[in-house]
Amino acid sequence: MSERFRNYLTSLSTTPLSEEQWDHIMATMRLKIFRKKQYFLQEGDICKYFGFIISGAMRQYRVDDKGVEHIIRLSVEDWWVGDRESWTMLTPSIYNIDAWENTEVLLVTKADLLRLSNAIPAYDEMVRAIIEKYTIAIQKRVNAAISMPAHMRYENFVREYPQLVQRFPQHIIASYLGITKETLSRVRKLYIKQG
Amino acid sequence: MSERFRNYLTSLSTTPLSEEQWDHIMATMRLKIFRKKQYFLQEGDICKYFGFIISGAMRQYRVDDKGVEHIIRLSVEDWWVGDRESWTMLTPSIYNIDAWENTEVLLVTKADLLRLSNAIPAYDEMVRAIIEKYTIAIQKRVNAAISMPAHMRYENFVREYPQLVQRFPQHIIASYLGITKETLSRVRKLYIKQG
DNA sequence: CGAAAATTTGACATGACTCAACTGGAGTGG
DNA sequence: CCACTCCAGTTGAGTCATGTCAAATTTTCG
Repeated sequence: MSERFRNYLTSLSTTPLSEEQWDHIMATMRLKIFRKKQYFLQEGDICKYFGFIISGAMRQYRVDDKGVEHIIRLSVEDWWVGDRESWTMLTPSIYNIDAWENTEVLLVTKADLLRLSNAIPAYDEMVRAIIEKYTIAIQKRVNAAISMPAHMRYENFVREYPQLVQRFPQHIIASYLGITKETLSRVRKLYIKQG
Repeated sequence: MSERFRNYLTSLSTTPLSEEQWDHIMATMRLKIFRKKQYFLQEGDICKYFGFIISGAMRQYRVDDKGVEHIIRLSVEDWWVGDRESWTMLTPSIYNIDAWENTEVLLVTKADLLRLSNAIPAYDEMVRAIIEKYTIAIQKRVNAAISMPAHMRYENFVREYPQLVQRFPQHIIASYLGITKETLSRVRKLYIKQG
């Protein structure tokens, strides 16, 4: 079942991974199951774990003063969850993370992640690769957010993340894009018509 | 003069830095001076260097199909410049980077950066610290972009980056925030009045 | 089937954009 | 030192994209 993580790890590294190393990883990371709507992280908490999703889907969001949720990040299988700011700075998070579906997650603490990175070259490579991919992806998102109108951001999103379109309802995606569900609904009507 | 970089490096690492190590770094990184308006990187080029700014200011931006510039990133002393996507993927960049003022930059190639990271623990720590800080900062920017109206984004910006407010004209900052210069002008009028 | 969640639709309000004109430096050259 | 130009910033009028609110409709799922 954690095979999924093994495949992920080896796909992101060039160094081979021995059986002992893998056992070491499995002895360190803990599998936890989150039921739908269960919190992975709540506003005010410090993010002590990062999690690799084996199955399921989660969302990270902020609630503003008016009580509106703003989706910061969506994650499904083979993605990680956690609040990087809280995790690295050890400060209380301003975000919530919860399970949108029942979700299996492999958890790792910061200390364990450092130990694994030091002990296992493949693991270290993976960690670096994740950060690289993440920074590139988020850079694109900033670009889209500041320079594109709603419909273009949506087309962009569908192109970049077709998996997520299937997985989350429109009002969640609208929030992720920084628009209202009504606007997304209208945008889609045109989008579908014109292909 | 490169003392500035030495201070920066040591401030971001816990490991001490020997004189030989420092000499090694200085022998590897190259100082280049960019005159105002000179390109550091042009759309279509592959980003072969990252640069640490010793003095001056640069901007990274995209030009859309209508010819409008969208500021992706602003950098001054003690910040880095470069397009992470092009740099890591070795793909042609969609961005331009140019000098807003005459700017002194310490350049490093990807290969050299890896060599230095492997050879010098302090350097490696610095590189990791940069990425951490960067991802946290950009995460906040996404949050602002998708969940705040123009005036709040500006207040936010002034709070987070007072140095940049001094350094760049308003139309540049407006573009960075994803609004027009006219809107920023109006927003500021209220902002100044109300404190 | 029934309730809750998601989506769509319409009418209206508003924030932000566009375009154009005007003002006010900052730098440059005669 | 003035005249000139370039660039930045402001302002106003009109438009457009998106948000708000409320209701109707469709889908999902227990």
